[in-house]
Amino acid sequence: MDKNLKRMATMHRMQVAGLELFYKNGYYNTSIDDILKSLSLSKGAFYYHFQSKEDFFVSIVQNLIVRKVYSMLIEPIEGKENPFPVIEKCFENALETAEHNDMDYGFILSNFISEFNRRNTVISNYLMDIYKVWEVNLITLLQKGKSDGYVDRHVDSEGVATYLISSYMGVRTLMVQGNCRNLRYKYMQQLRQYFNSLTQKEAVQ
Amino acid sequence: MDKNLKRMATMHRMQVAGLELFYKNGYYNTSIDDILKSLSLSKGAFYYHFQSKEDFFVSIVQNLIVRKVYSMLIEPIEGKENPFPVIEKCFENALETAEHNDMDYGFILSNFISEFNRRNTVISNYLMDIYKVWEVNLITLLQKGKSDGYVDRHVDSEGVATYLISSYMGVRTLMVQGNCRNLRYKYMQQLRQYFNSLTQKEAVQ
DNA sequence: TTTTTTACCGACTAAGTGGTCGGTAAAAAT
DNA sequence: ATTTTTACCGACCACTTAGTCGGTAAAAAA
Repeated sequence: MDKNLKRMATMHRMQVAGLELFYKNGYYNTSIDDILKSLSLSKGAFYYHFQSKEDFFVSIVQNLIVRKVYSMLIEPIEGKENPFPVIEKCFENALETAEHNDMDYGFILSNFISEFNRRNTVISNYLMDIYKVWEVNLITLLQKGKSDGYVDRHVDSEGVATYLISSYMGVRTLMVQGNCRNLRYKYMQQLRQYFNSLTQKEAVQ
Repeated sequence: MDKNLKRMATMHRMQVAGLELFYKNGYYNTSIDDILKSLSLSKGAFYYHFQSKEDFFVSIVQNLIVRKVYSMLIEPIEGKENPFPVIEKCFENALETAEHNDMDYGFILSNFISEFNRRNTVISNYLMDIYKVWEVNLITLLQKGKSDGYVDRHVDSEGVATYLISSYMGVRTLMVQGNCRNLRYKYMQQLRQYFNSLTQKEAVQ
């Protein structure tokens, strides 16, 4: 097991550097040499650890991108009570993180979904899997919110999840152009407006 | 002027073929040779008409992409009366067109905004210009809707425009994976829900 | 101690890449 | 009738790309 440590460490370094450059420049616009140069490693090292550029990217999706989306968008809402304030806080926090990160090139998941769409189905499927987990989590939270009386009974949980994910992906795409603070503010205000229309109205006593 | 006809015709053929391939495979993943091969033209012809790959793409943005977005998303709402049904019909129509087009690779504008973000500022700016025109048009329509009594006076037109564009971009990104019909249905339902919460409520008589 | 495995080096290959340039046939201008 | 311009051809160039392969020093196993 000890021998695996070095192996894992090098692979991890490559994956981190790889994700950074792929995210920044796009997959097709980033060469393996670019990544290796940034690490002062050689072609030999790369092809010792990974079979191909595609195999390398898949490992990045499964190790790094999954975790990023999980920790930012899935875990913060998992098993919580009242869906709307939880989602609101989660999105607000995610947008604020993006805003203060000058290395932000858009929502990593939607960027790569766009880039690989119909160009590489293997990678596309791995990415769509992450999206589906996110969607299921949102739906579950909303359903629970319905039975707990937070969400209006007539609300279509799947529809709301779709609408939430759509708007989040879209606003993250718009945020790349700058003016993030203003975009986030306007987005969050409309999100609250939307949520308000979905909230279970208490009987006036 | 007659001499220009041939020139324009060839340039236009190149632009149309170029847009098709750039949209399908991405800009960085499409070579000029790919485009030329599809037209049985030579390098000489290309560099006779265009200065560079970038110059070529800019001409595509200004000639073809602008017009696509205009005819699909801007003209249908320009100067109309009641904003909500107009926008609703416009989005529904745009999503249905995408759905029935098996050559759909996502919303052309957001795809390219993502691809060129921080990689090519010249092209990014041309793309953002189109986005801004769309945004301004939506805002104008909403403002007019307020003074005409269709839109609640407390509504933030800019915020609504941002939220609308975000959600549209996002849902178009999601639609690439298939299951478009269902996505469109769910999206439109939530859009109506959202619009409903922004509608001027008539005083109960 | 000897052998084998691990983790890496870097030269190399074949297939592209964007872009250049000398040439040319047909049309237009003179 | 001659000259010039237009619109295109395709060989070529310097460079980049993903991927291969023979080698090797150090560590681990025998």
